[in-house]
Amino acid sequence: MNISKAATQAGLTVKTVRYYDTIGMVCPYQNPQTGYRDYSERDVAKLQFVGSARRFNFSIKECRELLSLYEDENRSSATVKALTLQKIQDIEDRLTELTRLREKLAHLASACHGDSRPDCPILDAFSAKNPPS
Amino acid sequence: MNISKAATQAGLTVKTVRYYDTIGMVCPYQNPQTGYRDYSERDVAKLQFVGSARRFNFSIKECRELLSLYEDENRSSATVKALTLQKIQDIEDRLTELTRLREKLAHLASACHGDSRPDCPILDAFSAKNPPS
DNA sequence: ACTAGACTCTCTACTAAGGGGAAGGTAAAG
DNA sequence: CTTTACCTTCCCCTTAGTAGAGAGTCTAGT
Repeated sequence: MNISKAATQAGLTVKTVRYYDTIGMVCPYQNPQTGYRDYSERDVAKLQFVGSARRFNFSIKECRELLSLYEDENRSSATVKALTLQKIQDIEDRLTELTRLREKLAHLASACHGDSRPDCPILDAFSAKNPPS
Repeated sequence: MNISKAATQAGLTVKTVRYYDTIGMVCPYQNPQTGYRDYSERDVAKLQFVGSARRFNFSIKECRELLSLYEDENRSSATVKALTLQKIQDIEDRLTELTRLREKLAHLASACHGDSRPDCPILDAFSAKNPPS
């Protein structure tokens, strides 16, 4: 099938699908006469798999790993689980960081009266020699 | 003062400080003979302000806004507070998204036995026609 | 005055993961 | 046979810098 049908079935854009070919992640047969890509059912399944993994916050590099496991009949599920647990840890680290940031900003915002006068604790905090970490 | 001293005082790298000049955010006097940048105390204060705002997750574009407010004697604190509240909302949106993602991944990971056998609910979920949103 | 080393400059290329659009070839439908 | 829709490659753009090359400059020691 042509690229736009493959993209639609995988829930991706044509640009993205073409990109996944150029980086060597999902490479369909390419007609040497016309240059047109021709996606098999298997190719579409791979595109869809990568799309899912991407939506789960896995990077392109990690998707490559997952895809090779997906294609490996002799894989161990432990490998996949380890990657997933690592990804969960990454997300939790990011959550911690963002939560801390939100609290600091909320604290600053609550200290600012927010009217037409120029004095502002938020700007003061940003310009402090030792900014409130 | 020279760029490395300015960078140190602002808690930034020399490369970053130079970058802030090229994008027109903090532009010091530049000796036309040597091309060397010469940072005033005021320039350093601005660098430090931008550094703080960046650490609080404000984008370069937003830092530009904040910096112009910082320099504007006639600003209203309400403007700054509005930017801050919007940033808090952005962070909360991201927190919600990441929390949802973590739960889904944790659910998948708990369903995977994680041993040497190849069958794996995580890979199954990624390759499902209708992936668990 | 000379020189070594530390510092500075500009410029280019690179990162992640594609998006936008141009120029030109191809396929399908009327 | 022509129009329209689709396909191709190619290049530039995005964020917020980072890395390195090659060349000029400043400063301390001799």
